[in-house]
Amino acid sequence: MSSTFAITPALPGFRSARTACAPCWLNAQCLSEGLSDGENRLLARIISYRRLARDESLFCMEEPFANLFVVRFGQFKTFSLNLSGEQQVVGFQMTGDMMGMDAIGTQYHQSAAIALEDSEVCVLPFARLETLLAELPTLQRHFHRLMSHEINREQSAMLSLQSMRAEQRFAIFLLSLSARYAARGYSPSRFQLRMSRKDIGNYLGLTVESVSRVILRLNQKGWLRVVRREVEILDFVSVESLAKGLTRAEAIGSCRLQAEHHAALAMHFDLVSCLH
Amino acid sequence: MSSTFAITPALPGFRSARTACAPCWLNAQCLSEGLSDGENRLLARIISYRRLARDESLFCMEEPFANLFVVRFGQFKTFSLNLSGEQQVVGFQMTGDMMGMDAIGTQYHQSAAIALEDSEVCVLPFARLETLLAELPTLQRHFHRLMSHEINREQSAMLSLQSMRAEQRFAIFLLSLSARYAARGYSPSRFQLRMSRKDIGNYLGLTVESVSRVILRLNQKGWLRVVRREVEILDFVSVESLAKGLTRAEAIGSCRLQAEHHAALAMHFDLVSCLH
DNA sequence: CGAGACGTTGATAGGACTCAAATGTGGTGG
DNA sequence: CCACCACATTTGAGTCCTATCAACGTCTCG
Repeated sequence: MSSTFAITPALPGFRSARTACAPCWLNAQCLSEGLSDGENRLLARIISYRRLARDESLFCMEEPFANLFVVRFGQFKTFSLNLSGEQQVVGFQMTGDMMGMDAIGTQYHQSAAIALEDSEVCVLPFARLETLLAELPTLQRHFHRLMSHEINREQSAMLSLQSMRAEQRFAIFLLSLSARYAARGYSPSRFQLRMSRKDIGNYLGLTVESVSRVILRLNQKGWLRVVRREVEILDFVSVESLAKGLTRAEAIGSCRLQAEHHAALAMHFDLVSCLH
Repeated sequence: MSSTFAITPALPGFRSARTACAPCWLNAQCLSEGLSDGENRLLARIISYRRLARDESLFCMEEPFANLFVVRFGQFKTFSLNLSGEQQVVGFQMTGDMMGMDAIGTQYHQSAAIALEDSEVCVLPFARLETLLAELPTLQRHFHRLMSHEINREQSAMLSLQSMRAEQRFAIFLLSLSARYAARGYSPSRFQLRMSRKDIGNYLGLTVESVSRVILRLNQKGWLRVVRREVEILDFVSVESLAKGLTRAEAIGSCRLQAEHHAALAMHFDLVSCLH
């Protein structure tokens, strides 16, 4: 039932084994990154794990805040309620992504998280983590970095979507997923959408019908091959230029000057990696 | 040149004097909230201040990260670049709001900040602040709360805007400003817009023309009186129901039957908890 | 006063939503 | 195994909203 894309252990940033933490494949976002063995053991002491079946809820809105969570495997969607009381998808979390940080301020969860597939998370009791942060400067620095990234994720992705056309929004969404899969050792061009069209639409501010039609158009153009929830990106150049709001001709034109091309690519990946 | 709405010192959450920090009118977001005098002195030791004229830049994109900033008075806009390289307004900061947190992760500013009027900020050297956080648990807790709030700010406001009509977006924006002025002791119904229509449009994902037309319509309905950048909210009920996506009739109707009104309110909050 | 930025107003076209219906899909129980 | 249902997704037709383009008023500042 789950897809079977192979992990590529050769990618940098991956560790094949972990001494203290249970073995897992988290990326550089993992809190234990850069800790000594001793520090790692201290961290491991407060961590536990939890498995969730598909559609199971990890935490609910307004639930008292106790733990932060890091995805070990699987995927989640987080959502809150807008002013009208309707569900608003806030993000999709995959391996290494942290959830629950929006609850630190109020001590109550401001959003809910549901597993999109069978998943497992690290459970980090925040009170104990906070104590540990004061003792381990490396950990503290890493934690602040994580929160900062979370702030950037919202900013860069969400705000700019507003002024964009449906195709452009979807292109950005797809490339973001692609980059995140790539960063985790999966194929950037072939992957599965774990979320429904409805969730995608909700996240992007489009109706289900619009999402469906956008996919149809991009399929017809030959840039994508999307069958049900299987995605294959056939023409990265075109999809990227669409995301940037350029026509394909403009994108090709800008590629002619090598320097500009590399600058553009670097910018793209910098921005994308900020989206996690 | 700056507006002269009177501060209301009677509002709770305000302190009339500060022992260590230079006297200022920050709200509960201020980092020094709840610190003892001794702790406050430690914090004050690393703080300096900086004045900026209107249109002056506080920090630029890609500038190396060194300091966090808290607005003491005045207002700022922060903006980044979207994938197309165009300016994207990320937020408007007023007294007590912190800026620069998005740079912690990468050590380079991901956005730029410009003063919308003559302003002053607290300058917090992050390296020294981080050391202090480990020593002062109260300060640490407060800092994490601040970052968490920043994460929420993006989520709640921005994501839900996407699926909304122009009038609804503007209503939410206006009510958000109103609430923020109120929290700082200013009138919630009369205030000045410190940002241009262009910036508002950029922030809300609308064109200048649309912003102008929305304001015109709300003026004609008698809900607002907006003259240039002076705003007066005349009918809060209507504006709020617009923000919630209800017609005024629906809002009034739901108020008529007390039970129903409370049921509606309760439903809203139940949904929050019921949605798994 | 004049230049330029800012803001408003009008006409038009196109894109996305809405409503409606058909089709595909997975899960359940007989 | 199949019938059946609930749900997800697609497709179509029509309408409304907002972007676009263009022109004009207004304010600011040198």
